[in-house]
Amino acid sequence: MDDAHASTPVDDLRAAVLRAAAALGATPKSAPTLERPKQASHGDYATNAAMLLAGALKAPPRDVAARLADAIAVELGDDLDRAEIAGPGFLNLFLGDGWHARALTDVLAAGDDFGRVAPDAPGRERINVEFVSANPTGPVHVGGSRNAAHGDALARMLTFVGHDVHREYYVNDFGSQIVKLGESVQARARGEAIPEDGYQGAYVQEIADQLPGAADGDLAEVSQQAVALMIKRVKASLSAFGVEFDTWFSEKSLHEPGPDGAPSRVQHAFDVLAEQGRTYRHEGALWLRTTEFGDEKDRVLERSSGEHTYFASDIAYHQDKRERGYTRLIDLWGADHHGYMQRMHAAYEALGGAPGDLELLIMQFVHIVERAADEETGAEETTRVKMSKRAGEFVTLDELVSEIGVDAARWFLLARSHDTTMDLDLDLARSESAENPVYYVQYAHARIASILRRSEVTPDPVIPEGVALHASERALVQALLAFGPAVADAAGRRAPHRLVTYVLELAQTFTAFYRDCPIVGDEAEAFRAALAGATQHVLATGLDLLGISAPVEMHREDAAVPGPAAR
RNA sequence: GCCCCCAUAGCUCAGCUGGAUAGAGCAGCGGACUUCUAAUCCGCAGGUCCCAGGUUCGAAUCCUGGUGGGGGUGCCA
Repeated sequence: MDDAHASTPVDDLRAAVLRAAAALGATPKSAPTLERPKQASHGDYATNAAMLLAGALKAPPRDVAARLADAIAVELGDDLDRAEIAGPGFLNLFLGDGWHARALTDVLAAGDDFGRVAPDAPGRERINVEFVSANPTGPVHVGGSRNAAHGDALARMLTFVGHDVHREYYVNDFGSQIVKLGESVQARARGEAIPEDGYQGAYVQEIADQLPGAADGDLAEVSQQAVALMIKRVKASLSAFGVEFDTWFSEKSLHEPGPDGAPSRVQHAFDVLAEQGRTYRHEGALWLRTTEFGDEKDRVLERSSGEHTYFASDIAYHQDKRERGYTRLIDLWGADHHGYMQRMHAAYEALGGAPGDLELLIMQFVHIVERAADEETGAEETTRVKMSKRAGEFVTLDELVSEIGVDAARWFLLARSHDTTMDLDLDLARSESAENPVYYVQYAHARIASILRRSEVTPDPVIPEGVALHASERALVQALLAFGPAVADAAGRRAPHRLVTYVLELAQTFTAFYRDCPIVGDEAEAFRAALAGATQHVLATGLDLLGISAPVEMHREDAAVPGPAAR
């Protein structure tokens, strides 16, 4: 939208509307909308500019719309078929075939860069996206899966819109929970019962089996070895899910002294805070004045026992990220951490950070639901699968992937806004995987690939003499033009689900075109092949930004198990 | 008690920095397979956008107050 680099056909249209408004001698009180109306009868694009100008011009909106229509007609020339005034003062613009053909030419000319923002464009930021960061005391479960899908897609989209993105996983390899893991592993190694507050999952036994000396080893050492093995498993799970990180950041390292006897990064963060007078001693503990930045109470950094709190680690970690030169920090946290936001924001400000530079996104819970028929009544009931690492009962990322596949899992987890709790019906995802919208989108992509394999003409976005575009063709061109803004919007709002919606709508728009407009053998085959090819490219790009594959072939037999052959 | 998130079709959810007749998928009903792959398409039905006020030309959207659900609220991590 505000990309000064490449102006798209829609940008040009918007500029023409603004110039027309200026020609009337007034500037709109806010930026006019230029949107594709839901109804075809409302034109290709509609603007509310006249309603925004009415006040300044002291004229009824519909009168202003009439004058604006004349001015826009002058600006657009042959590109404008007609403009209609509607409702309270909307101006509905009907654009000509020539405009659409030129727009498609632009899309094709942009190639791989279509919709992308160049890295040297203004507004580029250095962004650190920290996500998943699940404790290495068990496998990644469903909550972590949502976090992984969301963070990965967000990182991909932010990169696409021109930012320098660094992906990071914060490993909580420090503190009492690690000891607990060690104790649990050791107990298993000895064939003893796991402590009541220990970790009960079967993976604990697996870890124990992989550590020969676990039974009699030093607890601290066993703990660290167990953590190392867990991290390895977590990495493998995420990698299989298509999620990779640039940095696995150890919490433990924050507490270790720096090179040449320099203070630890935790101590360094304490020093930074102390210099600014943000800390104080009370009853033997070190406190941070988070209340000065809106927190409800001050927080302890160092207990009277001398131990550092988790909060101290997190502050040191964020100070470290600041010192690494990022202009923006985005953390994706699980819902169970949301009570922690206020104090983290406060701490970030206490360190000297600007309030808006740290974004904390809370990933609401995913409830895994399974259906079961009641044996007595036969009525179907849904039950929530409980997720607790301690109890060893949860649905893991690995299980989710093996049940419904990477593509469907990512689609499901990304299709909904991160701040709403969601139900994921495993039975539905399993039994109806072929009905899943993700397959619909992939099928559209594969179908285009098939058509283009069959077509023998060279795609060329030129409309043959005497041929008029079908409404479905114009709609598809317009849908393609909406790609860049859709990615920018999804990235800017940190809302990957908006891109999911876009991709689904594009597939639907294509399918309507496919229904209405034969390609192979048609008089306009070259144009339609060009249009289909551009659609294929945008679908593939959009799916890639979501971490979902774009197969060139799909076969019904593979429906239940979308394996490598289908990808 | 206080803080955060949510409430839209039978179900799961989009739409939320105000725009025209509130959408999608699934489920339901009725149709279409000599195909550019029917993993599809067409049609029908389905709604007090939780409630009550307010802001204005216009509110699912913004504001206030409620109701209901979820989560958080430790010198735990």
